[in-house]
Amino acid sequence: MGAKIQRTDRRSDALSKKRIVGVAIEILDDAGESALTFRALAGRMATGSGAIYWHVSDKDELLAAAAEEVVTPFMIKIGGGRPREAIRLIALGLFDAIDAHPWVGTQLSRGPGQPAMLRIFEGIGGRLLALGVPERALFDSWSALVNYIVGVAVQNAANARSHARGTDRTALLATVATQWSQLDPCEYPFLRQVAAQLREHDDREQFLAGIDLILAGIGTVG
Amino acid sequence: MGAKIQRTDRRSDALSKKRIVGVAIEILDDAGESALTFRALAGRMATGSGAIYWHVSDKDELLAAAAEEVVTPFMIKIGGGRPREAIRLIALGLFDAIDAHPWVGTQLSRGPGQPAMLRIFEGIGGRLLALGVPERALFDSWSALVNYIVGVAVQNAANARSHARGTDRTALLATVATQWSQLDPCEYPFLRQVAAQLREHDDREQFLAGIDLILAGIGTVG
DNA sequence: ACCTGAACACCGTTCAAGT
DNA sequence: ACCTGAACACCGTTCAAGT
Repeated sequence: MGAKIQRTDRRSDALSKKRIVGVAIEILDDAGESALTFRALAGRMATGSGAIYWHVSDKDELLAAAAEEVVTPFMIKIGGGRPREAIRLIALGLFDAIDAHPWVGTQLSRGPGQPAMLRIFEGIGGRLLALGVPERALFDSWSALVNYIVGVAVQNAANARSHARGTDRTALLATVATQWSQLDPCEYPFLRQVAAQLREHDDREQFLAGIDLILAGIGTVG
Repeated sequence: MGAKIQRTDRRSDALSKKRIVGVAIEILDDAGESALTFRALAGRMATGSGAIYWHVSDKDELLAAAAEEVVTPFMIKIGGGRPREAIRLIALGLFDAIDAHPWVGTQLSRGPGQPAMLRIFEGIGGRLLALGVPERALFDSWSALVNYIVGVAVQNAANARSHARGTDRTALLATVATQWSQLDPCEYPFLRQVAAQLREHDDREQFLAGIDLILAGIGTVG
């Protein structure tokens, strides 16, 4: 402060990266990834499509910022409780965020430079340190957990995206389960067999079961 | 045979879904995902862009078929050895396939209906059965493994895509490691700390380490 | 049955021109 | 400094017209 000028927007409808990202999230949530267009964005903000480029350099930057906006809040909320519990909270936070905003999954799968990704990486890593995982097992353990968590998140998002919006996870599972139960029994005996379990299970709980499985594996090393 | 007419292409340059998918893979490998255009495809095949639609209904179908073409061969080759070893072979097969064709990663992350995905799901599931994993642990174990394997595959592909083609995994790791080592030490202490290990490690070996970790976790249940 | 290629309805991005 | 909106160089997809 002092030398630096604090520039707040004088008009409430002034353009800013913050507002643009906010409206982008609205469009993504309302109408899906394909609906996010610079023209649509400009239309909703009552401005020209080129104006957006003054505040945002790229569509990539816009999407990365939108994803970070969704991921950051729940990562901050987690705090410093028991590390095992914190890991589960991070995982569930991401799970729920992607449930509400499937497009975040696409974004996460676009590279490791994503700021949203870095926050998750760091969050898990710090908790494994706190958990007392021995030095030699730390890197492999971290990598396995992070890959699992992000992997499930991305696949869940893909599931959600591949069906019409509005259908919830339960209805969606039923669809996939039906598909699997109709597969060729010679080529796909296993998938046919588990189709029934797929229909009954709860995605969220099973996601946690996977994390516990990996933590159990980590435990065998420590 | 008999009633059914065996229709082979009379001219060697006749259009067919098989040839179209082949050329699509060529383009994807040579020049990346953004280069695969119906116009580029038509250009290389010396035909009109609309002609392709006679054999392929969609760009989605084209990409799914291309991914399946890459995944199927190594899944077939694996055969019925020791199940633990077979699981590793499936995982490594996918790893190497995506190393050679990063665009397969994008495709895999596009939904669970992908035929390429189904083959992997089935392959892992069958081996867990053969491994004697108890009924009650089977579904969670399968889901954790599959999610991990596909998750790593997709993220690896994203890594490869986010940098120029030609740079190999080792050079790429160095880039990411450098980025991480320059992160804000207050916000990202863990990532800064593991940046050095990231530079040294071998992606492939560590991928296997993750699988072993999950298998170890599965072992604690059985 | 299969192929042609112009046409349609879009994109992201740029940039001279305005305020 | 910030915004406008036409223009550019593309897309995927369709479809009348050809063979």
